[in-house]
Amino acid sequence: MKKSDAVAALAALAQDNRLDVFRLLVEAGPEGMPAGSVAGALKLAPNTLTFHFDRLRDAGLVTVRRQGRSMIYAARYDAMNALLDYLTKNCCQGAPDQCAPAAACKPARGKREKMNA
Amino acid sequence: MKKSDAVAALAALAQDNRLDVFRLLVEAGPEGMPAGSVAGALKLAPNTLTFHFDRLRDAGLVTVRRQGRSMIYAARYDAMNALLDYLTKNCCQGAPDQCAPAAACKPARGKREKMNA
DNA sequence: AAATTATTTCAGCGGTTATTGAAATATCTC
DNA sequence: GAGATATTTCAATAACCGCTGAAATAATTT
Repeated sequence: MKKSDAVAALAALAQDNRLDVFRLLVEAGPEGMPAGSVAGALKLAPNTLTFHFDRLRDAGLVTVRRQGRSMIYAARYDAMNALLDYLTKNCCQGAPDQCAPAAACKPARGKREKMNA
Repeated sequence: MKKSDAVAALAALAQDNRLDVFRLLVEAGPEGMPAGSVAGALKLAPNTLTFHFDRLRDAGLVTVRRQGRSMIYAARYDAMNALLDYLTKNCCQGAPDQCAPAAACKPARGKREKMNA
């Protein structure tokens, strides 16, 4: 992960509503959830939510797909893991032995997916 | 760690120059380094650097102490660990068993040992 | 095809951010 | 104390942020 990617991801998460959105999507699992449900859960105006989704997406932290008239947003666990990995590496450089390996982040309890990848 | 603290820490790190500053301080170890050396290493104007230090400090990521006419800034590893922990917990909630424990972050081992990335 | 639902786009606004240059403060040396 | 060094404070500015309201687009239902 490049530094610019890390900065982008950090910036995307460094906002109250966006952090909430991302957490909600993480909880929702790999299938994600429709924008409207997120708006309802977090009580955000739909256009405001679009604004935040755009930022999360630009930072590579979420994906979107259309399903009927709904847009389904889903967290990208790999991106989150890459960020944690980057921070850990940068934090622990010089003392790798004393640091736990980068935290692995998997979808919240979900679907019978293979968890070891 | 409260959400507001996490957001503050994320925001503090979500800026090119500040991320550089923090990384440099992490490398510098617990003793920290004087503001002037940071300015020299990163080629930042001293007043600009003060601005960024203030933000890192407000976010609890660095400490300062005066030594003669120099101000010595040092990374707060505990704060960084708390952030990683927060992100990990929030990322892995619902599937705690499947996630690696929070990364532990220690000061870079005393000397300037070259490490492979 | 008209009406309904879901989401995005657009324009605008006040607030914040990162930077610069000039001046001020603190400390040390002579 | 005068002068030099290290850092901060202050004022100004352009750029970006997060939010709102109104309108547009897309897909579904009738």
